[in-house]
Amino acid sequence: MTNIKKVSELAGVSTATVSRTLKSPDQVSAATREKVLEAVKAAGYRPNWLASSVKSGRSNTIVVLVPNLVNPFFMRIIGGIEQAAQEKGFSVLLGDTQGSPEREHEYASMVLTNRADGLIQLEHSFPFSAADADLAGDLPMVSVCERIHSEKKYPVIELDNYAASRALAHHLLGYGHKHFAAIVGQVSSQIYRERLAGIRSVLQEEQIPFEQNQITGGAYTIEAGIAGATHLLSQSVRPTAIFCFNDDIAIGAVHAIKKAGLRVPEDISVVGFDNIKVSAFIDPPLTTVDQPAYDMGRRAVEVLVSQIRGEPLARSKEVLPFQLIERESSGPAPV
Amino acid sequence: MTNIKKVSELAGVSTATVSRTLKSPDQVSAATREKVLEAVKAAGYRPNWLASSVKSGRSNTIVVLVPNLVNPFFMRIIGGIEQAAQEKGFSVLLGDTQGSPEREHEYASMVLTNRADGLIQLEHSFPFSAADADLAGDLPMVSVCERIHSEKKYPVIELDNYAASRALAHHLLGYGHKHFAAIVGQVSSQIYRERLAGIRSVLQEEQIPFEQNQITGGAYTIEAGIAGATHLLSQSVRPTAIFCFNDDIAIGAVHAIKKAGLRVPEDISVVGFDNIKVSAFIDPPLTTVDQPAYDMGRRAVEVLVSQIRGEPLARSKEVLPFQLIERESSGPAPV
DNA sequence: CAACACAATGTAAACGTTAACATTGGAACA
DNA sequence: TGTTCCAATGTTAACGTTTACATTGTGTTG
Repeated sequence: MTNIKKVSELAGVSTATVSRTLKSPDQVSAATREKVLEAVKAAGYRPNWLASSVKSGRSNTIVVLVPNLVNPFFMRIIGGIEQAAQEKGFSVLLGDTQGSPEREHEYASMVLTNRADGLIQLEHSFPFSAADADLAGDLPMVSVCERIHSEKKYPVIELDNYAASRALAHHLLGYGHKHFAAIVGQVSSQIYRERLAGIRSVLQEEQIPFEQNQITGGAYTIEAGIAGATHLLSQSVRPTAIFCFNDDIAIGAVHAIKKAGLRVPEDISVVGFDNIKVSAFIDPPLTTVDQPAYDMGRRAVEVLVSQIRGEPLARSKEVLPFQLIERESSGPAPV
Repeated sequence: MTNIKKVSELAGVSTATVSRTLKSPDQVSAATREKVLEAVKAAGYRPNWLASSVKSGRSNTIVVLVPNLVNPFFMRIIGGIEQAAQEKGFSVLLGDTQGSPEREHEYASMVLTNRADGLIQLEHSFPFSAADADLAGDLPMVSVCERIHSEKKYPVIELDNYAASRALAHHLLGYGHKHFAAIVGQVSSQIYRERLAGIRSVLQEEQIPFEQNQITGGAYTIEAGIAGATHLLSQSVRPTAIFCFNDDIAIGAVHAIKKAGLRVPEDISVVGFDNIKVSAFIDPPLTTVDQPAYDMGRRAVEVLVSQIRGEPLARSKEVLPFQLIERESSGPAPV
C-alpha cells in the first residue's frame, strides 16, 4: 500500500505538506508543490478515502431504498438521484429492499453506522427497526412520492396526485364516459388514498357512482393489471374507462382487454400513471400522467444534502407539477 | 457521537473488551458480555463502519458501472448483483456513467482510493483513465455481457451470442424467410460482432445473401428501433424478417412497422434479444432470446468477490445458457 | 506447593489521514 | 539593525476502531 508517508519521504517533506498539496494547493509554495506532485505520481499514490472519511466523520454517501429495480419509474427517479448526487460530491448506495422490512432495516442502519450520511426512501414505510427507532431521531431522510409513515415529519417530494387524478377523470368525462373502474397499486398508501379521492371528487360532482366493487388491484405490476382487468371484465356492468395507477398496470390491462377480444379505446379506454418510456410505443399508445421522475430524484438529493449539512429546511413537502399526456388509449365512450 | 470509549466507560471495561464483545463474543465471559451489551444498548451505540473499514483496509463495497439506468435488462442484472452482494456482505455503489468516459474514470477510481474493493463493468470499455491505467494493474474487475477492451484479461460473464443468434436465424428460416435485415445496437462491440457472425453463418449455409445495406442501427433504444425499421422499409427490397439486437429496438421496430400500415408477423417478423418483462405483453408478444440477466449479475459478484479475496479464478470466461422464447411477433414468411 | 496453562481482560500501537498548533526564516518597515 | 509579520513547513494529536502483546488471576497438574 502506498500511503502518504511513503510519498512524504520520497518528496523529502512532511506528511502534512503532502496532504496540503493535494487538498489546498495554494498553501504550499510552487517549488514544494511540484516536488510533491512528482512524488505522488512516482509512487502512484491515491489518498485513502476511508481514512479521510473517518477523520471528517462524513462518508459523502447516501442510501436509496427502493422496493424493486425493474420498475422503470423508480429507475428514472434514481437516475435523477444519481446525477444530482454526483454533482454534489456524493455517491449512491443502492438498497433494493424487495419490500422486506429486514432488508430495509439493514440498509437504513447504514446511516447509523456512518456508512452513509443520509437516506432517500421510495417507499412509505419507516425504514428503521423498532430497536433503532429512537436512534433514528433526526437522521437526514427524505421520501419521494410517498410520505413516510412516522411520528416525526420527514420531507417529502411528491406529485399532486389529487389534482392529477382529477385531470384524468375530467379527460375521460370529456369523452362521455359514465362507467368507471380503477386498478389500484399498493393499497393503504398515501398515493392510493389521494388518487382515489381525486377520482371520487370529480365523479361525485357529476353524480356518477363509484363503488368499492369498481376498484381492484394490489400491486404495481403488469400481472396485477391483467388480473385486475380480467376481474373487471367479468363484472355484470362492464366499465368503459379504467384508471390504472401506473403504466405497468395499464399495459397489463390493455393486454388483457385485447386478449378478451375487445378494443382499446373503442370499447374501453385505459389511462395510466407515470409516463414510462415504453408507454408511448405500445399499441395503442397510452394516455397517462407524466411524473417528473428525474426532477423528483434531483430535488430529493438537494433537500437531503441540505439536511445533512444541517441547514434548516424551507418546507417539509414539495409538490412537483404533473402533465396529462393524451394519447390513443383513451377515446369516446362507446354508444 | 457515542463511540466505543463511552461504552467502555459505561460498562467499566476497556475498549478492547467492548470491541471483542461485539466482534467475537465467545472471547469474553458471559458476565462481562451482558454488562457490555447493556451499556451498548443504554448508550445507543453502533460501531462506526468507517473506522473499522480503515483498520481492515476493506470497504466491502463494489462499484457497478452501468451506461444508463432505464434499460430494464441492465436493471435485472443489477438486481442480481445487489442480491448476491448483500448475501456476501457487500454493498453496491451505483455508477451511472451515461456513456461518459470522465464519469467512468471517476467511478472506477473509487476502487483505487479504497472507497470500493472491486468493480463490475456492464460496458466494454476499460474504465480507467490513461493516468490510472498502470495503477489498475490487477484490480478486481469483472465484466458482464461484454469483454472489456484491455490488454489484461478480466473475467467476463456472458451469453453465447453466436449460438443465440444462430438459434434465432434457424427459427426464422424454419418459417421460410428469405429476406433478412438487422437493427443492431452499439456497433464495434463484441456482442455486435458475435451476433452478426452467428446470423451470417446460418444464412451462408443456406446461401442467402446478407449485405451491409441490410444492417442498420446504432443504439439500444426504442428510438433507434423506429429509425432502423423506417430506414429498412424505405429500401427497394423490403425484408420479411428483422433481427433486433435487443427488445427495446424490437419494440421500436414493431411500432414503426405497424405505423407504416404493415402487420407483424404477417408482413414482417420481428425478433429481439433480452426478454425484458414488457416484451411478453406488447402486441404482438415478442419472440426473443431470454438472457439470464439476474443470474449473470449474481455470478459476476461471486467471481468478483473471490477475486477480491485473492482466490485464483478458475476460468476467465463464463458462458451462461440462453433460451429461445417463441412468441407471436415471428411467423411464416409472406408468400 | 511450585510450575504451568489458559481464560479474561487491559494497554497501547496501529490503520491513513487531517488539522491545530508550533516552528522557522525571510521580507518589510521603522 | 531590530522588530514585526506572515508565508511555508513541521510536529503531533486526533478520528474510532481493532489487535498484538502484556498482564492478571484462577485452576490444574505433578
